[in-house]
Amino acid sequence: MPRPRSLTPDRLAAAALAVIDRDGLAALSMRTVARELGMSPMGLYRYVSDREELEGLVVDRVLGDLDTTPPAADAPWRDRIETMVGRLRDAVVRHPEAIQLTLTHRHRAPGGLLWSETVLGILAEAGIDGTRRVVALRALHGYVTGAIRLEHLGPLAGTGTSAIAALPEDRFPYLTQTARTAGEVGPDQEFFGGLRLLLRGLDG
Amino acid sequence: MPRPRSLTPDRLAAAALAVIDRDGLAALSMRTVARELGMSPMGLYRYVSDREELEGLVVDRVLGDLDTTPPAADAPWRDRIETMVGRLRDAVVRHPEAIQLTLTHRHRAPGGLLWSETVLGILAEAGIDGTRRVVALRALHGYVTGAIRLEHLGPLAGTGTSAIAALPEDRFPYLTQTARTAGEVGPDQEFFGGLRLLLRGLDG
DNA sequence: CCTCGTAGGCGTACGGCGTACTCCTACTAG
DNA sequence: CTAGTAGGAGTACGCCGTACGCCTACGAGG
Repeated sequence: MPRPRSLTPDRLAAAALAVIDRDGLAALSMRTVARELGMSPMGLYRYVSDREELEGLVVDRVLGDLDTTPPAADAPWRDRIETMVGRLRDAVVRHPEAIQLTLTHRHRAPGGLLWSETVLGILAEAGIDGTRRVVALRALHGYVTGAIRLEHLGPLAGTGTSAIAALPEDRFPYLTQTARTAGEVGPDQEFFGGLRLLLRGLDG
Repeated sequence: MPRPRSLTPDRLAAAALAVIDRDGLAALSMRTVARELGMSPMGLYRYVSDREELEGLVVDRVLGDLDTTPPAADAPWRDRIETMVGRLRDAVVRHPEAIQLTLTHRHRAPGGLLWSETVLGILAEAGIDGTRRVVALRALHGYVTGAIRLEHLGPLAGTGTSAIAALPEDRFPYLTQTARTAGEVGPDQEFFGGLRLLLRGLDG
């Protein structure tokens, strides 16, 4: 009966993501997305009820190309978890300007839920059950999101390291020394190094 | 020569924090803080150059009552780290509405730096050096900030758990089951349980 | 074929935001 | 006493999210 809808939620998400990728997260607004689509600002409200909902669509899209199929079962379970974590990190980092959005809305996106489901399966196969599994999943979530945030929005990314290196050495001997050493450690080594600490602790 | 300043940065931070604690983070604006202080909106700009700088002052204040003195040296080093992490968590959570602010600006506040310094000292005493220490500190940062965020802003806080429990059980068998088990795990058990996984992995 | 209900699309408007700029006032160090 | 600075108020601009109302194009029911 009605006039057909001229936009899909996915096209809307694509437009929003284009704005973010091009002009940064701060540039995201109902108005800029509407401009991107060549329609009037208020037009968006027929597809989302809210800016929040639009953000949700963006996250759906970012996590849409997150591979959540279980990795080859013959690999050790810790390697499989690393694979899953690496996939998540890759998908998130592929849109650096959207990281904040992705991490805060991750739990509402289908992709994020499927990811958790797969990880829980691996943990189960590793013999981790009950409350131990709950704690393990949450610890992984906490570490992964925290570490990604740290890597891309935190103090050691960009200007932060030099600021720390400039601290008074007598009051912050360890911190200044550590900042110097930090230069030798690449992002991947740091990220997966920390993850392996956590995975090692999951044993026994 | 000049007329004396009528405000201290700390009073400004206190006013901003009062607004946040009372009306939530979304209510924080130059205008509301000015109202809180009974002055005109533009008056604030003689004390801060920026909203960002005001947020920094707030974080300074929140982390101001964070105890960064090294814990009693006779305790095992892992317990001492737990103490430090617990103190940070307590200080951050004392102003729940400001958590987002506190965690994102933590690295610029003196309290946050002192905390890192103390933690690095403990790690050093535990014989952890060089790149291993860098990785350890970053992993701790990542986990702690991620876990606090998860606990207070994430999916399992508030409405999230029930949303997960309502997922189709055939597509998310592990997730729905885990959500049920999650009810039995208290926040502290979860937080420190995850932390202990990490600390256990730091050995050897 | 006509008509009617719905979705599309546009424009206007409101209250809030951060902040640039201007003007006058009150104070105090010389 | 005077000069110079900080305090304080006001106005203004260009953003923001979004409530609301109007006309238009379409396609299914009569």
